Amino acid sequence: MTASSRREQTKIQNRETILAAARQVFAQLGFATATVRDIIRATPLASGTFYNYFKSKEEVYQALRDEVALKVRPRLREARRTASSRDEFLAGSFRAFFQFVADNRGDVQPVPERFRMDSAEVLAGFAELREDIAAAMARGLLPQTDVAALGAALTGVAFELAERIKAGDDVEATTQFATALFLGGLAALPKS
Amino acid sequence: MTASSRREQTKIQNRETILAAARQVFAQLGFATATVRDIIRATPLASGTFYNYFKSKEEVYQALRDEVALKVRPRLREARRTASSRDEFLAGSFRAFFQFVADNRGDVQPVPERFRMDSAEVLAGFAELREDIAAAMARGLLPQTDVAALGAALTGVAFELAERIKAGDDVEATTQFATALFLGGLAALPKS
Amino acid sequence: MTASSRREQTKIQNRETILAAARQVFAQLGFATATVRDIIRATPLASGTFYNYFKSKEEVYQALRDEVALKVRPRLREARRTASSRDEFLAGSFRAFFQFVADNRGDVQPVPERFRMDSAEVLAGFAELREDIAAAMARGLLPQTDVAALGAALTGVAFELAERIKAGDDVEATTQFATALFLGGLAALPKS
Amino acid sequence: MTASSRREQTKIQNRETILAAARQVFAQLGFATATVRDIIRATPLASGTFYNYFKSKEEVYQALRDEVALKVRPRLREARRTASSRDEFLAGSFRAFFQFVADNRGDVQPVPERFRMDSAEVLAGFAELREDIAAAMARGLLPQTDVAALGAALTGVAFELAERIKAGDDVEATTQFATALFLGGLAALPKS
DNA sequence: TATGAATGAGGCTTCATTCAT
DNA sequence: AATGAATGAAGCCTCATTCAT
Repeated sequence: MTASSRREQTKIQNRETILAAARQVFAQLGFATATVRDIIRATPLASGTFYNYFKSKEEVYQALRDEVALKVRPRLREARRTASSRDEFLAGSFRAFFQFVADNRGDVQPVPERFRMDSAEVLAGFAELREDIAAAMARGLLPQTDVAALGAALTGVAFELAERIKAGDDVEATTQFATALFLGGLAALPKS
Repeated sequence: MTASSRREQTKIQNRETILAAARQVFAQLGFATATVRDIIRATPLASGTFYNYFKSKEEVYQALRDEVALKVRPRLREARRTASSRDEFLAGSFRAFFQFVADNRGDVQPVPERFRMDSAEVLAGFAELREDIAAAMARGLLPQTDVAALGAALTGVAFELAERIKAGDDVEATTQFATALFLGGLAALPKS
Repeated sequence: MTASSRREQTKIQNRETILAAARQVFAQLGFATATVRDIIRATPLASGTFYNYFKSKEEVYQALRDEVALKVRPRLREARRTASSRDEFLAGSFRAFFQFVADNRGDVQPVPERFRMDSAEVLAGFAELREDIAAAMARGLLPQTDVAALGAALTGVAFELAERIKAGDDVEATTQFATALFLGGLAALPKS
Repeated sequence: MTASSRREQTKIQNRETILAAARQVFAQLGFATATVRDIIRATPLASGTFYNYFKSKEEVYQALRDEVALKVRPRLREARRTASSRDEFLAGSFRAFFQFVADNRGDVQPVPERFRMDSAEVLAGFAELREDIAAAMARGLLPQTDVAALGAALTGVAFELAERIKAGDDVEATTQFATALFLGGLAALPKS
């Protein structure tokens, strides 16, 4: 390993250290209450070092959201694009999402506060969902209806049920519930 | 008007002044960014006066949430309890909720941040929903299924579509969409 | 009882109420920490009412000191003036002082802070002591020496031993100790 | 001088700057009236800097008391331990104390308020006094009597006469007075 | 006289950020 | 690049006091 790559390593590691600390701090204090100081204190690093990596609390928060978005988005895309039936489309993407949430239950927020600041990556995720819905409609997998409304409905159900997953609900049962709801519901929608 | 009632009036008015200012400030800056000072500054009152009414930014926020919850909850209850069919149950409560959101479009947050801190009144609203769902199941209006999951699904769809209402969507069309989705979806749910 | 005298009564009573509250508050919080608000809160009275009786925390504190000074001073004077021997002069006044302290042990300060702001009445007490010492020297009860220094020595011993009385020491034994110390000490002082 | 020691130097200097300012402010305003702001204002430092060194007004006050205690205690110990006679024990320690007070007359409080908050170091000083008294009794330098009471009496006389030293009294004359008082007094104490 | 809400000065403290080392 | 003390703006909040009722 060269000197320069070792330095690169340290940089990557410091960034990770900060992100890990931030994850923990936001979970414990909530976004509104947490401060940059809190994050630094949860780190072996010096305060000045923080600013070599992030400009503010907001930026770390967004990096955290992006990290999540970038991890879960490909799985959701994959599930939606490879689906060959309406059932697969729905069940596949709900399952992928709920499974991801279940796998990260460790990060559970002790703060009963829900804060969401949609970063570019997250917004891109919603855009992808709408794209995939439109594509699925074109493929005949989904009925022709208001894409944005359907996207919102899927998102709302997914996020609210995700809260229940965090609280301990079963991934498979929840997937079945959500899938059945939309399978029946989509069939009943008026043609748009 | 008696002396005592004049004072009472002032107190009620001051409280309202602060709440109105807070509503505006939270909308403009978001909860995380807003400070007590910002709220006071949006008021003709002295800084100390704020603390005669609320202990903190959190407390005003909760009062605001409670105010909303107390206004909308009776309408939702009414709609759910007087429903004599599944269609009425769903359409009635979606319409009541979306209409309320539309009527208060002025308060919309220009901040692309979604912050939610559930106060007692809000949590009570969710509890009421689950109660009414269970009662409707007993009356045969809704199929026997997981009450909490159904409550979460309804909530998720309602809140996400409400965002679209805020953005200008039509109340009636959105109500029809959500209602159709759940009418079809509920019929398809496996018996639990 | 006439209306006017009834009003007088209330005034006296309110003053006492405030003083009693102040005594307790100073004991619990110390002078530096205690605030006028704290005193008012320990009272059934309204904040404005306080200012009908005292101008500030300092003024209440002085009133409290004065109250004590006015109670103990006559006893000390009496003991010193009626003494017909050196022994009586010393033992009489030490005993009077220690007994007073013991009788008021209930007011003990949980604050291990000693704050003293000598009010006019208190300073007058020290002046009286010096007067009485000078008079006793004239009567031959005390040896000719530096009046101020002797006053200071008596005061110092009295106050420090008073702390021990508050902590539970016996009045009579302490009186014997202090008296013996000064009886012997005075005899040994060089003539001034 | 290394980089690290330069920083260390600044830190030590800042601490001294704050302590000096506090000494002056307490002398001018008294402990009760002085505020942290007053101390900061008497300094070229920024407000936040104060908090890098002390948590509160109380903490600076204690540091000040400790500083004094740590300076005077060794001198008193030395005087008491090396004494080979009762006279030396008394005169030596009174002189050391009064001399110290005289040397620091500049710090005198113009406030006629006496505030005392015994820090650990100060309490340790009193404990040392009692230790040394007991040891002197064992060596036969002092008569067997109540150690705590004798300690209190010595302390009381020393502190009250110190006030007179601050006001300008002569160190040697005051030492002679106090010493004579105790030499005579101790001889007269009943054996305990 | 008593009341108690309103006032706003001002104390306390933390914070994000800089910058010399 | 890392450090961590210094900075001072600015938030938080309490306080003494006033004054309309």
